[in-house]
Amino acid sequence: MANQLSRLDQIFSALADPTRRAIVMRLCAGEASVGELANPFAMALPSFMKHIRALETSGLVQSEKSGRVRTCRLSPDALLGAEDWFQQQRAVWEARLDRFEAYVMKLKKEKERAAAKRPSRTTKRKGAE
Amino acid sequence: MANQLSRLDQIFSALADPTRRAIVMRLCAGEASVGELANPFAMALPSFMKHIRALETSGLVQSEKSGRVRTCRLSPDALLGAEDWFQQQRAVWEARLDRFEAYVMKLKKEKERAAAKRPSRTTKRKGAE
DNA sequence: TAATTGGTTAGCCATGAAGATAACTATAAA
DNA sequence: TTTATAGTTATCTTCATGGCTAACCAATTA
Repeated sequence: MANQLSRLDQIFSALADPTRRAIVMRLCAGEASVGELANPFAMALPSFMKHIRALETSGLVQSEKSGRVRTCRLSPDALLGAEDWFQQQRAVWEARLDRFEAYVMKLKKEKERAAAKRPSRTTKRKGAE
Repeated sequence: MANQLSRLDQIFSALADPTRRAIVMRLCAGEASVGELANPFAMALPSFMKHIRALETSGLVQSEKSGRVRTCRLSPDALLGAEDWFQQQRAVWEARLDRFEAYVMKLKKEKERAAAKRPSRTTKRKGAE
């Protein structure tokens, strides 16, 4: 019955929030407790914890509690999933550009060939502007 | 008064939706009309148009209308912003790993120096493999 | 043992996002 | 000139999100 979000959905929507991006950025520099993480933000703890939870269910962040303090760290291969997606898109995109370039080249060659056969036409386009 | 979302917010939340990601993927392969784009989706047109709008205000997609058909294309440097963000995070992350490795190396050296002063201990350590 | 600290649970509210339908506009085709 | 196509606008419903407070553990510290 649950909505079964895909991993990418969760990662991207986790990163869509500036607070959560800031947390990720902070955690890139090393692990930290919830309290430390929450400190810079003018936000009630329970609200803040929701962000942590969102990051955790997206798989970007892991945490573990020892005593009464919960320590958070970035999941090692966390950002890879999203980064891969970009690279795949870029691959398709660049393949298309290559094909487009090839196409343009072909057009150009055809034009040149045509020009060789009808030099008068190519040298001067009639009064069109 | 408006909420003034950052560009990254918009890009990531645009990409957080599977429909919109599919649109982006499709557009990587070349431009298309709204109708063509909407075709594969079982969704009313007005709903679909909202997705196009979201992609457009995020800057990922551009479109222009000629006659009665609106043609959409991926903005050339669209995905770059987001990709950059990942790369910056990775840079910080990797710097930290380097520092961590340096730290481990330092510990190791200190241990070795200590071992040199108390050789009896080191020999034992060897056997402990 | 009492007080503090660090998080957690539960529940409330306002806003926004994702979908739908219905009715409309403007261009193209018959 | 009618009809069909391709979007657009307006409005409604539902559900998710992001924030809050209040009350509640469970470890530390005094």
